[in-house]
Amino acid sequence: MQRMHISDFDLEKTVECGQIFRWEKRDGTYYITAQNNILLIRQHGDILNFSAVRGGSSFVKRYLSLDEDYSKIISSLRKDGLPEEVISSAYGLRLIRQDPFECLMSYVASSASNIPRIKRNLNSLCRNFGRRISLGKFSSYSFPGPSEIFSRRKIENSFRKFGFGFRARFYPQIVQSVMSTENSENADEAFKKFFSRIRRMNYEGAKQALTSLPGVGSKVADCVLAFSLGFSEAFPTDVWVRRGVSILFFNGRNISVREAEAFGRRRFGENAAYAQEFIYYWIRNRKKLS
DNA sequence: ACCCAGGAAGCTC
DNA sequence: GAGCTTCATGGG
Repeated sequence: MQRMHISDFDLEKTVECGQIFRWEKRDGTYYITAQNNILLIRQHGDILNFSAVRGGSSFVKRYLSLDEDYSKIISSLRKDGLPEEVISSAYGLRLIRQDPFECLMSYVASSASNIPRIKRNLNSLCRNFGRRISLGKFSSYSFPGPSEIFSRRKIENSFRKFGFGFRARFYPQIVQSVMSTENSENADEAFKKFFSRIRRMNYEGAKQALTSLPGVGSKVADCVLAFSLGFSEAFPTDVWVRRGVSILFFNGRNISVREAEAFGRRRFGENAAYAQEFIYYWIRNRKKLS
């Protein structure tokens, strides 16, 4: 078990706010499976105790965005008019830096679904196509890479068995599209090239590239951009964030998702992704808190 | 029985 | 663009 001093960080909020889906909490300790890694971690005040299959403290710092200047982000959000009630409720929440492929697969599954079901779907996918990995007594399944999923036949049928429903058809279409645009017969190489190309684009180009994929619209694209590709100016807007923006900034007026997204991006600029996570956390927990 | 769930796509207007 | 329906499936 390793040890790290941290400040301005809340592990519970960060893990449980819905950015990631593959985690469990046992006796106050979180077991997070990310790609082919397992991170065991718990927090006592400003101390983090953790252990990981691969990567030590450098992995944890990067994965949990502990290398960012939090007070700078907070003061910027405050200056841009994010209400104090929202800031204090979500304070300590940080963006998790996910693997782009895992993030894309996960959020394609999220459309018109709910978090418990998304978790079940992804766990089913990993149990069947991933590899068994373990850390001490805890064992889990890796998130399968592109070729571990797409070198099989009847991909759509498999995803239906895993409970993805109507979203199942998007998966074979996505790999076909990526392999075609990257001009590669190898799924691993195709996705690698695809994401590294997107990383070098500006926000508009990157979003265009992602939304050209089947099953990837504005919301899913923004999640992948914000949670895995470092585009902090993305403002992923779902029904919850739309509701939150409406209450906080439009006096409860019924605004569209598109309107709320444009507002969030204009208002919060390069910290839009943090603003979005704070608003999401606030709106989903405000009954609990008050 | 009905509605909604971290939406997207394919329509019509 | 905005407004509608459909797409599986599970839970309230």
